[in-house]
Amino acid sequence: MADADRTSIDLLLDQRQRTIAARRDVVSEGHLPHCVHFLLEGWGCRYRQLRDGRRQILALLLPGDMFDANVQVLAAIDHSISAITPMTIAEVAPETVSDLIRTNPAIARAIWWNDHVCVATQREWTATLGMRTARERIAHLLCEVYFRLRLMGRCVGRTCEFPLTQVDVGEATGLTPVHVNRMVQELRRERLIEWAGRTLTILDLDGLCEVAQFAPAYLHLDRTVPADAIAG
Amino acid sequence: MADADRTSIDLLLDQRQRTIAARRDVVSEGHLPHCVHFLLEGWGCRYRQLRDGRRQILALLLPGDMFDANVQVLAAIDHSISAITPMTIAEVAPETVSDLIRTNPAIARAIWWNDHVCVATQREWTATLGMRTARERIAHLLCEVYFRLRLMGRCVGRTCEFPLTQVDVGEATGLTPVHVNRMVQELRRERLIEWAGRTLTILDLDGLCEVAQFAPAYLHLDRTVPADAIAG
DNA sequence: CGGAGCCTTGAGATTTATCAAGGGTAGTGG
DNA sequence: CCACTACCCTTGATAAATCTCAAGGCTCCG
Repeated sequence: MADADRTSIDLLLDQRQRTIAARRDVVSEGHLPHCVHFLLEGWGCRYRQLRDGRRQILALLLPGDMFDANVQVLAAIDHSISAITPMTIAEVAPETVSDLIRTNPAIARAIWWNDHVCVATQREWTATLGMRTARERIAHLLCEVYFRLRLMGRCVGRTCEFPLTQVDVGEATGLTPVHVNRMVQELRRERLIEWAGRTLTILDLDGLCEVAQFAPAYLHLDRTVPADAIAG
Repeated sequence: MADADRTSIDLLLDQRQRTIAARRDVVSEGHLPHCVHFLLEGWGCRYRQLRDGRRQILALLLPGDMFDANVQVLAAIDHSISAITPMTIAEVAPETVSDLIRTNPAIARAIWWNDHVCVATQREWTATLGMRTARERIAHLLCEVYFRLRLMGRCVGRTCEFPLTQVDVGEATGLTPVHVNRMVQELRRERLIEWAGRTLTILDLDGLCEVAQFAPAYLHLDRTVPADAIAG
C-alpha cells in the first residue's frame, strides 16, 4: 500500500476513536451496528452464547482488524462482539468506507483481503473444532495468533503478547478451562511453548505447527490480492 | 426479484452447465477456480482433510447456492468442494458476474445476501461444534437443512429430501458414524424425526428446534437486504 | 489484610470413540 | 434370475478423551 493511501487511512481513523473497557460488549446480538469499526489497539472477540450460559468464541479480533465492514451494516448481527483487553477502536461511517472503496483501489483491496481472510479463518475454526483433539486445537490457536500478530509486526522473535486467559482459550476451543490447563502444561513440558502472564514464546515453531497440523494458507500471509480482485 | 432479473439470470445459467458424479471433487484444495459456480441441482459440500485422513465437512451446498463467488476467483482455495449427490452446476465467467453486479442491483443484492448468509452459517457451525452436544449438533444440522430447503421451496409439509449418509452427518458434526447412529435413533424414538433412505420428515419442529437451541436468525430467512446494501 | 481472579491438581463421572461383527438393500455380472 | 459385492445401518463391549466437582495456592489490587 502506497504512503498516500496509508495517510488517507490514518486521517480517517483519527476521526472518531473510542475506548472500550476490557470484557465489555461493543456490539450486542440483535442490534444494528451503524458504523464500520477498526480495531486500533487491544484484543477482542466475536462470541455467541446460549440461553443456558454456554459461550463460544467465534473469532479473535487483533489490532489492525476491521469488523462490521460494509456488508454488516444493515442486518441485525447474530452474535456479539466484546473486548478482551481494553480496546481502542475507530468508528467510520459506512458511506465513507463505500466512497473509499470506490475511489481507492488499494484500500478496496485491503478491505477485500480482510473479508476474505476472515471467512477462511472461520472455516478453519470450524475444521479445528470438528476434527482436532484438545491438544491440537490449542496448538492451532497459538499458531494462528502468532502468525497473525507477526504479519502486523507485533512479534519480537518468537515472542508475542497473549492476553487471553485459560478460560478464554477454553471458550475459543470448545474445552473446559481445566482441560485447557492440562494440555497447556503438556505443551510446556515438551518445550514447545512458554506462556506466563500475558506473554507467549514459541520455543519450537515447527514442532508446534506439526502438533496442530497448522497449514497457514488460509491466512494468506503473503497478502496477495490481484489488482482485479474487486468486482464492481 | 423482478421477473426481468430472473430471466436474465436464467439465461446466464443456461450457458455452460456441467454434471458432476456423486462423491467427485469439483474444486480441489490449492487450485485456482477460474469461474463462479451456481449449484442448480443436487447436494455438495465444502470439506477439509488432514494428512492422516480425518475429514471435516465445512458447509453444505444446496440447490440454489452459489460458490467461488467473485471474491474467491483469485486466490488458491484452502479447502475442497465435492458432490454428495450427482450435481448439475452452471459455470459463469467472473467478469460476467462483475458486470451483472454493476448493472443489476437486484442481482447484486442477491449475491450479497448469499455471501452474508454463508459467513453467518459458517459462524454458526463453529458455535455448534464448539458448544453443542452430539445430540444437539445433529438436531441443529437437521433444522438448518430443513429451513434452507424450505426457503428454496423444496419441502412438502415437514418432509424434505435428505441424501446424506450417517457418515456424512458425522463428518459435518465432528462425530463418529456409530455415535451419529445412536443419537439419530434417540431422536427417532422421541418422535422428533423420521428419517429413512433419502427422505427426512420432521415430526415435531418446535421440539427439534428446542433440542438444537436452533435460532434461525443467521439464515436471514426473510431475505431482507436493504437497497443500499452494496458498497461501491 | 482481604478479596477477586486466575492457575493448578486430584478423583471420579460422563460422553464419545474404537473395535468388531452382523444384517439389509441395491446394483452388477454371470 | 441368481449370486456377489459394496455400501449403509445397527448393535454390543470396551477404551479413551474430556468434563465435573472440589479444593488450594498464587498474585495483584484496593
